[in-house]
Amino acid sequence: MPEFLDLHSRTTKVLRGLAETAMRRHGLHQGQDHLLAALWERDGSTPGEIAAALHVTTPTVVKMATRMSAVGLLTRRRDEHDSRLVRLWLTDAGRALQGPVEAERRSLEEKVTADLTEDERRQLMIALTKVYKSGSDLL
Amino acid sequence: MPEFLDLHSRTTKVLRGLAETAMRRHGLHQGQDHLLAALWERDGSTPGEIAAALHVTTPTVVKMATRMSAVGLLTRRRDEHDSRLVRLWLTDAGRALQGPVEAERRSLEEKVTADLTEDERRQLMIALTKVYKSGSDLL
DNA sequence: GCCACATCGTTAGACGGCAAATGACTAGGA
DNA sequence: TCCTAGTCATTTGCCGTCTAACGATGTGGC
Repeated sequence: MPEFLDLHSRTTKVLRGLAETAMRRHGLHQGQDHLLAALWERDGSTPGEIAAALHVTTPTVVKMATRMSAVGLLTRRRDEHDSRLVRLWLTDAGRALQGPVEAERRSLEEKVTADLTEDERRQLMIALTKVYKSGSDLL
Repeated sequence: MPEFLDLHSRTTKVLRGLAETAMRRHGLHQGQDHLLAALWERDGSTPGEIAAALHVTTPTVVKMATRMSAVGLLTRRRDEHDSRLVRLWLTDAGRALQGPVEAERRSLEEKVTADLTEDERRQLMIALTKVYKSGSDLL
């Protein structure tokens, strides 16, 4: 199995595990912090908009929204001008997580890149960006 | 959201998508190629051994093995000396995929790293390895 | 020789993710 | 005005992944 794909895949699993336990501390499941981040950025977004922002399909957002609304992180409301649209609105509980969750995420990033020199970190971002671009074009 | 974690996460989604469509060409689902690779390396491995090799939990391997045996890629057989153990054995169909799948995977790696200079590729591997190590220690 | 403990695989249930099918509503053209 | 085509969200069903609970088999100490 090719070097880079293999290493990237292993790294993904590790980061996934770390993010999972970090977010569980705030009562969230993996990925729900991203959905919240979209609403912190623009409260009242539609599932489609959020899906596009998260690079995920709409059904995924719909399912997550259902669960998150069940635990009181957000509410669903139809748009008053266009009834096809649904808008997701943060509850106080959802808003309250912004500070802690963003701090948690920054902390994780720091811990995980702690062993990199400033130069290595820069090179990593450049190279990974190229891979991301190449991959996106192929998709 | 932190730079690196965000970029890595987006890259993961893209690579996942590419691997998915690449493997579907051979009738496989994402990840099943890794399980097969473990058996190509050592046919007759146990679910636990494979799980360790793939950095995945045993139940995950068990489920995948059930599906893959249903489509005739491998068979289950209990170990004759220790009945607690189950060993997974490749069928001809499973063995036949080795060449094509490995080629497919190499091809994907090349396409995705095509824009990197040799130096960038080396730096990427070094930096990502450090991240992987730091992450593993935190887990 | 028997029984408690360790080691495996399996099952159950939850979640994120995807594709395809469905349903509700809007908008635009004849 | 009405009907068709387009746009959304949702549902359904599958896969990979995890944790926790369960069940079966070996092993070692007494």
